[in-house]
Amino acid sequence: MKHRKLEEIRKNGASDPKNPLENDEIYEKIFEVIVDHKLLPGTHLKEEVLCDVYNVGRTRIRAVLARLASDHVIELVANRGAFVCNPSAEEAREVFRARRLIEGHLVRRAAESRDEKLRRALEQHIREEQEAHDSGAQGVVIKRCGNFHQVLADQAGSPILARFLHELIARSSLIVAIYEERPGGECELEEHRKLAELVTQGRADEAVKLMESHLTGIESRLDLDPVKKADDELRKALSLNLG
Amino acid sequence: MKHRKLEEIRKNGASDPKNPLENDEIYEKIFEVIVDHKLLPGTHLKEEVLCDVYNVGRTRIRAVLARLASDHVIELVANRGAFVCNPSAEEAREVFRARRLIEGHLVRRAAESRDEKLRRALEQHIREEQEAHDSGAQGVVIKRCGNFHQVLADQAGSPILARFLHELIARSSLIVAIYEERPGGECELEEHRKLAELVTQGRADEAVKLMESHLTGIESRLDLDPVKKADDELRKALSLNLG
DNA sequence: TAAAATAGATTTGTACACAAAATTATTGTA
DNA sequence: TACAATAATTTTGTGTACAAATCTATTTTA
Repeated sequence: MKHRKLEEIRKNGASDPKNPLENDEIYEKIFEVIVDHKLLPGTHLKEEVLCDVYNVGRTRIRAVLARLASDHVIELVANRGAFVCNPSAEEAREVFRARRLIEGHLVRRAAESRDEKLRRALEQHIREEQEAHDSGAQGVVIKRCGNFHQVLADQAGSPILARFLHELIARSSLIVAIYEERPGGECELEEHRKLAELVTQGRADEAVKLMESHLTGIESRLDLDPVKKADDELRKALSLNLG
Repeated sequence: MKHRKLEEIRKNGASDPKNPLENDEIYEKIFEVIVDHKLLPGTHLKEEVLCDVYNVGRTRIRAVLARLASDHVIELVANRGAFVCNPSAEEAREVFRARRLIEGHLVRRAAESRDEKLRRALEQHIREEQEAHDSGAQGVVIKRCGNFHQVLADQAGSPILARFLHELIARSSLIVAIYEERPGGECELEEHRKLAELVTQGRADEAVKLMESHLTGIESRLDLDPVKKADDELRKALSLNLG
């Protein structure tokens, strides 16, 4: 085993030398690893390591990295390479402001469409979220919860805004990884269930209001005050030192 | 002169062999050529031609094309290459819907900020737009008008939304090129002036309303009904044949 | 003649080699 | 030891060669 540093990437799906992956698949896999908090912000994604893991040349890895950079999930620094993004508190606030705007709009469109396909997609998703919750696997729960917003967006009939949101959700995930104050509370199943209900019943105004407060709730559970965050981290480090 | 097909690209800025351009500059140049309607939608951007024009290897041209594709200004088709996008009427409607949402939000933030820098940027821009208008150069007028929205967005303190809008403005430009019914009327100086006035005076609600109706106005001057558009084109072709 | 098959030219996809830059290790100096 | 200079190593940047796919022209066949 040549590379141990990026073991998480290998675990998530290295490739059979006989059957190399498509660029899209490599993109998806790296995207997922980052969004699932399996790599710390700031981690250097060295091209050669990725080549080794996915059994492709540097040309293709570079194309994938360019795409991840356009999503603002990684940052490309000239002559130094690709690094997992480390969004500032300021950026974090803007991401959530943008999400309130876009998801507020999308949830209204969804609610007003009264589409049967949408209703089934939401019910299906809520069921899965419930199952994940019952099973108790924390990782799966977080993943499913993050998916709820994308499922809703994809059903709202606005592919452009849904794509913008895709980026914002990914960035939110990085933001939560960095600024989370109280782990675990970032996505309430109950709020998602209520949201799905309002949408399927066509109660647009209420759905928009709930979506906005849901997002504000997630944001408010973050530690976006730089001074306070520094204090908290110091406190945490010292108490670890004591115990 | 090896290539005559993409003469517009060469005109817009071929490069001195001694001093090759940066990737960003090549990106900007191609972006501008497309957005300024100097290439018809569907035009095949052959890599070798671009290499020849900008005096760089295929590697760098490919990186630039990937970026343009992520803006949805060109489309990358596997094994066939890069083509100037040809947005459908459906996409066109969604672009304008997204713009109303995002620019409505941005104009409100701008109006509520009461920022001195913003006021000066807008006044400066309106002055330039007026000058371009007085000079009578149609091409320059269209360019300046398109810029107004970006200037306003860049001053609103929401770089993420401003970047989303950058893509939408570029796509709008392609859309206007394809679906324009009455040339020249797509951007009214007077509306921009009024918009700038409302923003600098902090009259947010009125500014939002005007921005939305301004965008709806641009959209309504397009020919987005496929049947009607086909009829119009037939009519036009036949009358050209007569004259 | 029109359609199908084939051959040739063009164009994109990818790996790889080498250059340029940045990082790390080593040596020299006060 | 601490610091600066330099050498060695690593890593990214870019052009290019060749393979694969597509497109175009020519020939064949019904």
